[in-house]
Amino acid sequence: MAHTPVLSTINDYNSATVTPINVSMIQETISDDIIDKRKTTEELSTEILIKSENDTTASHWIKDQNNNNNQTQYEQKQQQEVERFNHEIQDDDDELDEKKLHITSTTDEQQLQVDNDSNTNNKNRFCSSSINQLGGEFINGRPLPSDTREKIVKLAEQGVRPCEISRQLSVSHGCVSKILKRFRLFGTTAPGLIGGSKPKVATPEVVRRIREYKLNNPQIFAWQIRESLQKEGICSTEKLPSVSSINRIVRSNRRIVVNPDGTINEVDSDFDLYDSDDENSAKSERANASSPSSGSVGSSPRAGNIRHRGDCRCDSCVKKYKFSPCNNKSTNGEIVDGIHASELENDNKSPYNHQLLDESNLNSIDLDFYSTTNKIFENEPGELNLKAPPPAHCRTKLSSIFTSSHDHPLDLSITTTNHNHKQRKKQLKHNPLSDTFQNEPLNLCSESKKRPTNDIISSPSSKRSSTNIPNNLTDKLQTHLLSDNISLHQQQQQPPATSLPTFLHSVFAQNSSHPVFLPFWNPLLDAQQHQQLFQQLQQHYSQHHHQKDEHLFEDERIHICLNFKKVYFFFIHSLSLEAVHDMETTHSLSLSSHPTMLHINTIQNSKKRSTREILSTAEVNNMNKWSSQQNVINLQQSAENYFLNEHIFSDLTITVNGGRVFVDKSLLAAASPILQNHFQENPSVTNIDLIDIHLDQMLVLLKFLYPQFDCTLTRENVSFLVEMSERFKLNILHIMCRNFIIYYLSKVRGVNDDKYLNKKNYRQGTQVNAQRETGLFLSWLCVYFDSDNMRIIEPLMNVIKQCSIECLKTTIDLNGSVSWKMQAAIYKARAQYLERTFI
DNA sequence: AACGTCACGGTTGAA
DNA sequence: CATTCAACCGTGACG
Repeated sequence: MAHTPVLSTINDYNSATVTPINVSMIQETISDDIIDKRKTTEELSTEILIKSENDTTASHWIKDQNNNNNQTQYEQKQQQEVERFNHEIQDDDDELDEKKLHITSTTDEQQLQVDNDSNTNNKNRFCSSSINQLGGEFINGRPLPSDTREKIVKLAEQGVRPCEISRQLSVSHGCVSKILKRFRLFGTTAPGLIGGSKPKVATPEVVRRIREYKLNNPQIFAWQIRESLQKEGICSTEKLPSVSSINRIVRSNRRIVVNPDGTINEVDSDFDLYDSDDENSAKSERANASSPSSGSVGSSPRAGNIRHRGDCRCDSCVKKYKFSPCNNKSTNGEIVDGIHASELENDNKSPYNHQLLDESNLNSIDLDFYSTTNKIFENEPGELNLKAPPPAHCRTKLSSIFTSSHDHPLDLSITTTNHNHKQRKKQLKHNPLSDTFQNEPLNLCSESKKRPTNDIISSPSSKRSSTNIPNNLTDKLQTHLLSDNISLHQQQQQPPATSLPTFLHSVFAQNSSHPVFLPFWNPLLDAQQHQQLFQQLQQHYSQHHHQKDEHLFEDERIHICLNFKKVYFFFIHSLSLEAVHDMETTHSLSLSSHPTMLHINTIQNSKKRSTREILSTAEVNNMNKWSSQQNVINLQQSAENYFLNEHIFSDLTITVNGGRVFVDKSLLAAASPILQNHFQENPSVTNIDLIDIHLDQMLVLLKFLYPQFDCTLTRENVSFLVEMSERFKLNILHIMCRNFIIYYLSKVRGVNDDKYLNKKNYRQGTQVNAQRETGLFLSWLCVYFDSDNMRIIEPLMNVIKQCSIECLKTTIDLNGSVSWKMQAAIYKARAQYLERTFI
């Protein structure tokens, strides 16, 4: 909180409300100003902002800086703020006066851009914002600023619970819930497109025909067109456009042309309305220009034609609505980029970023996690060009969420659609990239408000199920695994197929550039399905094994291990892993939304928990390889017996610390490209030494690799397993471990070691004992620190930074593998945490 | 306590 | 050009 405050009199809402500056803000400002010993006049004049980074609305305050073009309004507002400022802090010292002068003087120095848009951009200037129960500021009827929306999603991705997000950002939990739901469904944080209505009669087809008539016969009258439309049966009598409508369509020259490169050209218009022909792109574009969440770049300026409404500043409107007269003349039309420009400017010039580094004693070390993290979500200038609307949620890349997504508010209106929710979901499921879907508006309005439409039949259950659209992994894998429209459920009712299961053919048909191990256990299948699959494979094998045609299996890329009388299968399938990766990177929501990736055994005993409970090992939800302990296929046997004794097909021994284990080369090779290479290079090898690994640890790893054994990730073994996954490139294991850690961290609400702990912040949730857990967290951080995986580093740091310095120091001393870089990063994070929380 | 839903009072903008 | 109205918004109560 000790970062240079910036003074802003504007907020991000299109409506530039007279936002009250609260006392604490001012106080922060003053104290910071004093502490900071004076920013230069230039700095202040360029900033005109007051806000700290901790204030969630900071950036949206900043964003509209350049958008407020009406100098008079601006000055008035500034004046109001200054007056308020003066009033509230009149007891302060001379430095304050100096600052006040600063602010007033900078007002005059502002190079305010003014253009025809000024009226538009100053909409609702006089609307008052409200404060919700949590103390958050909002404007009734208007969307939250885009950065707040993004923050909500970002926090949710980090595993922060919605209620926590709600408190943190001072946004109602209903709103958080809604935004997250929309993000899950549509992959965007953008608000919907507000206002307007779909053409009731001037449908795209009608508009096209009208234009055709006019093109073919420029002299044609509107009433003639109208008659022709009726004659040709293009419109029914009741839906025949009026002459004025036709005239409007004819007069409307405006075209939104989306070029192949994604840029948008707009042909001048003599009319403010958009062609219905270009309904979707036009509406999107229009919204883009007007939406607070998207007033960004690449959008075309609004036409100079201002509709005379309550927010208009023309003389008549000013008279009518008793607004003060507008003295401004438009000067240029470049305002559209204003938001972007200010954002960039802020990014570049904001003292906050620099100060982060400057304030730290470690400023010489380039280890700013926060800036690094932010970069993940930052838009590169080049990316800010208008892009095609975001595809369906399952294809959404993280980067696009914060670029194109919110550039295009959702059009959720209903009139142009002929599909109901289910159909839409179906379409989304089957072809997420379908043009039809992209162009088709979505409708989220409540049933009761919907215009009665025969097409739209929605039951509460379907509404409910709308949140359960399968995630990308499920989608992609199911498509492949359940090819030929044969679901496993159907297969269960049929006698087991005697040929190779059809889905395997489909799987093998995919080109695989590199073999990747995916155990017979598949996260998408439940135990019963596993059983089914197993039986099919067993049957297949029993039919073919007598042929002794090993190549058959090689070709089918099934590796078969014979173990006594049982047959175990696992297949190599790179597609699955790609799908997993795809899902991981594109759909990085909280772990709880990854039910197919990992089964999380929920705590059976759901007794009410104490709010200051210590997180115990037993309570950490373990992640089990099998979906249900009760339904595990009956393949269990003692792993110790199996691996410690030579078995018929074991062709390799591994010498580990404490003994040796008997394993199968083929399985290990399939699991690990490292081992595969090793075996290829040394075909005759019968023993390898891995004496740095303890026997118990090796058994855990082998239990994961072998399909017949159960392996549960726990806080104790996850560190070792993640290390092994790195070492032997066991990707699935790596992902599972990472998810476990993220999940584990998401359970941690506070660290109770901290003597400065602000109990209010952690009145809910689980607390961990820092003394006990810090070592664990540090060991995890050691594993991930050098990677760029901020998704795990960030939550780790978020927890670690809550541990006291003494505790951190002790643990770091004990753990010899903590690099100096890591130490620096940890101490820095701690310092920033303390600074923000308690100063 | 957490969270999904929805009525409500509001804004918006095409028709 | 004023009005209408269906879309959207976030809040906050409810279950």
